[in-house]
Amino acid sequence: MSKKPADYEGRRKHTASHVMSAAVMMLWPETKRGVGPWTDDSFYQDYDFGDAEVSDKDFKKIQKKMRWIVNKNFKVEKRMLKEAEARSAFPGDEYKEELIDGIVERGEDISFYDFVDETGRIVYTDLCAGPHVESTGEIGVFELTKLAGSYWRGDSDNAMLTRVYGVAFENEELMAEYKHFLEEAAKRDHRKLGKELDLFTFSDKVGSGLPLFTPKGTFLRETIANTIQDIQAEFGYERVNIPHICKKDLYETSGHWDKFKEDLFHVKGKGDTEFVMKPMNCPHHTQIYASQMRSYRDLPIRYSEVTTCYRDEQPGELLGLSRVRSLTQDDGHVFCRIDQVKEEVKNITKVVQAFYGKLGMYEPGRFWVSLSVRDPQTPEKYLGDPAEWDKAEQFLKEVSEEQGLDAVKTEGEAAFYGPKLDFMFKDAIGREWQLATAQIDFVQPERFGLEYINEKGEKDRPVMIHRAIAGSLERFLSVIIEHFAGAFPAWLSPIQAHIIPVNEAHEAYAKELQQKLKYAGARIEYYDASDSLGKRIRNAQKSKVPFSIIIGDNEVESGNLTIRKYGEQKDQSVSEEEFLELLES
RNA sequence: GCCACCAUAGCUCAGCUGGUAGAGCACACCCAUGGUAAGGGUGAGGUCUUGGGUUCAAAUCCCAAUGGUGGCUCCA
Repeated sequence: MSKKPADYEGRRKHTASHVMSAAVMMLWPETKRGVGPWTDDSFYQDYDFGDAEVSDKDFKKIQKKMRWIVNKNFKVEKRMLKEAEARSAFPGDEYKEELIDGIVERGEDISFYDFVDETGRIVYTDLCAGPHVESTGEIGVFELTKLAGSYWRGDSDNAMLTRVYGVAFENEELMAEYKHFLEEAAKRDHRKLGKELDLFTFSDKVGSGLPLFTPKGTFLRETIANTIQDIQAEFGYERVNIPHICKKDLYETSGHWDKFKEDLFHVKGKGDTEFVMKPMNCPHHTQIYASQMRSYRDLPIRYSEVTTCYRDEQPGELLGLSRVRSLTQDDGHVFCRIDQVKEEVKNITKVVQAFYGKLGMYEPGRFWVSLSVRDPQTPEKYLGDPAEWDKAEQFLKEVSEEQGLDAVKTEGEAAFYGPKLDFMFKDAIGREWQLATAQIDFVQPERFGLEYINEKGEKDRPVMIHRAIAGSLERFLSVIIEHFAGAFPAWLSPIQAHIIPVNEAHEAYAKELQQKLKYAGARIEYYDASDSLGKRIRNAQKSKVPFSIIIGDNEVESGNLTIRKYGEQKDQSVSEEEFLELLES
């Protein structure tokens, strides 16, 4: 038995994509092939099918052909070609031309990978850097999963190719495991849970990407916002309030108009003045800062506000609560001197740690931090003084080190106005979302002519720091719904317990108890005796509410509460005081 | 915005190649008074997303719009 190379998994998937391409080329010989790499759990290949119409209905056909190729167990062999030979292999194929141009430009060798049958005949070939496994029989259990459009070379100005995705596993067990994972992830999907738990809804009449929050969803939003406000209170943030529309002049000054005017909702009043719905809050906040002459003694000035912004995202980009057109930011802006930046950013990371810690999400593996800096290749994309950028990037790096954030330097991810520390969290199916962020901004203070009087009596320019802890409440909710799979901790749960009387004889006592607990601050729902006890226990569990309280003869007599925690099969008996304490957890 | 797919009752879905709709859950009412994960019965609910077209006839076929899903592009 030959030893498997370290990159065997990748090779196997890569060969699987060649097998798929071979099948496709046999079925639709006019097809042109784009690129076809492998990813964590899948492989894909881009195709230009020309006039042929291929959809996921053709998957069965392709898979059948693939199985034939796998069963034939063709040898996979590498062949080196000269440029002219390689070019002549794909007459009239502009994609291969371009790929070969690139290889030649980089001075690399051109290799082909062939499928060869037992007589030595080449049955399929493609330009490819490899590597591959030794034969087509090795690709294992495979399945085509989805079909999507994708732009040639990832550029939306280019032609749209058809990308076919598939998965390939060494054996049936691993395939079953993978499918199980997908099922589990689907159960956590915040769109599904949002409907089941009655947290939010959408209406065709209101419009796409515009979520409507139910009482329970609103409770979650407000609890999150209030928790953040409480945590950051010690760091000196003051709340402000701004209107949701403004003249377009504001964004012309900020520089956002040119860049984003297509993505704004435009509002028409009686007069000629053009208004827009605010897509962000920082320009408004600068005007509060600018309303007075500031002294260096006043700095830092810290404003915070939980407020909704509106962005006309492209319909294809919308996704449940993760990507919406009305998003509520827990926004904050700090105006300070450059030498105060480090301390302020550090305080922001402390709030992030406290808040996510309270949710149990501040744990290794649950998130990572990006130190988002300039792309050295394209310095022209960034505004402001490079020396100040250097300083700011250095501050962020130091904060990351001192706070043990282990930030990963990500070049090209900085905003055009300054570097950032971004906190990235994963949703149920592994998609990453930026939630918390601390962004340094040199540009807007400049554009808005913000100033303060320094200790020498001269005018000086403050630095602005944008910060968000939850990011957008909508996106944040999508992540925590999936994180908790809808079973929120008691302190965050819109309903903390159901009171379930065993039968109608216990209803009066149960209602009285509900009132008593409500006065004590608990969020309790009464579940009357019209359904059978078993059914009510079942429904209470299904609702993912943290506790069920069962009230029958025993409880009326003893005065204790029989409670069952969500997800547990056994009950426990507690006093009212003990129960109220449990609700804080 | 681009590519593919999808849209039937409040929810989850069935309805084969055209002959004007069905289940379960939820809901209402009645019976059952039940000590721990679905007690029983009855009933009400749908211009089959919308607008065009083909046809004697459209939930079903075609076109468009709207909305959704999976990607691509974008994301202050």
